[in-house]
Amino acid sequence: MGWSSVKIASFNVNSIRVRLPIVVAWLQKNRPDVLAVQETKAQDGDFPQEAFHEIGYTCAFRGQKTYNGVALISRHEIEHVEFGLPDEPRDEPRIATATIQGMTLINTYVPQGYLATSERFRYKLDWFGRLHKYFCACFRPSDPVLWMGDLNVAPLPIDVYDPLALEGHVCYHPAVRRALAEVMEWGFTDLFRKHCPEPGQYTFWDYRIGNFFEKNRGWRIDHILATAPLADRCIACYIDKEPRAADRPSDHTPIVAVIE
DNA sequence: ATGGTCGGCAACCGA
Repeated sequence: MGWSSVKIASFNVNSIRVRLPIVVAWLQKNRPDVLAVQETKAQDGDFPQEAFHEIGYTCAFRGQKTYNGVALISRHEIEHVEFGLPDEPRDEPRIATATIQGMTLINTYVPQGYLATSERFRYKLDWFGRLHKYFCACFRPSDPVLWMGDLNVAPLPIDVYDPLALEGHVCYHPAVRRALAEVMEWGFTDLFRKHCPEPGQYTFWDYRIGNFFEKNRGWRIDHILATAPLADRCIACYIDKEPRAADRPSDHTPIVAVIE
């Protein structure tokens, strides 16, 4: 594949319009090849693509009113862009697939699930099943594929601030951990865990509890996962907490992977 | 300490 080194990032921005200054400043400082964003909360006509063009990035995005919305922001040409999953038109603002620099990137905003007893949680579990089918039908584990985004699942006890108290939460439920693990068994490696075994490293801190960021009571629910050809070439993966210190931060912060 | 804050959008829903 024709690159020397590629920097890939994922960031749940919780409104691309409100977070635009933070995202633009972060891109200018870090210069990733690709940034995958979730929860843009903007209809396509309202996506601020000119701000990214001005700093040398091109965009592919699909949003809707009020909720959801995904985008790929790239320094390189974005090819073969598709949104949604087969037979699920309502999920177009939750999944973007594209080819960039010879790699397939899949950016997902997985349904949160509300409560474990709700129909929405069943829908979330089924969503992982549909993703699994999609990977089986369209790709091979030997292909260079990155699956990234807000997956709304903390995979392991070390990925939440209090695994005993949070057991059964829709983002840390045995069934949802199993659902993610089953998709990953198709052929994905968790790039962050490959490089950082330490607990207490999170990408999300709930706004609703005032000092949870300061106390580092968070969740690692944003991920960059790669098939073997890319995982073998990944030389670094880290969480950048700096955007949380800016004015009006998102409740999430970026995760970054470097692939040689 | 079983708390409370955002964003979108115009009364509440979703996270």
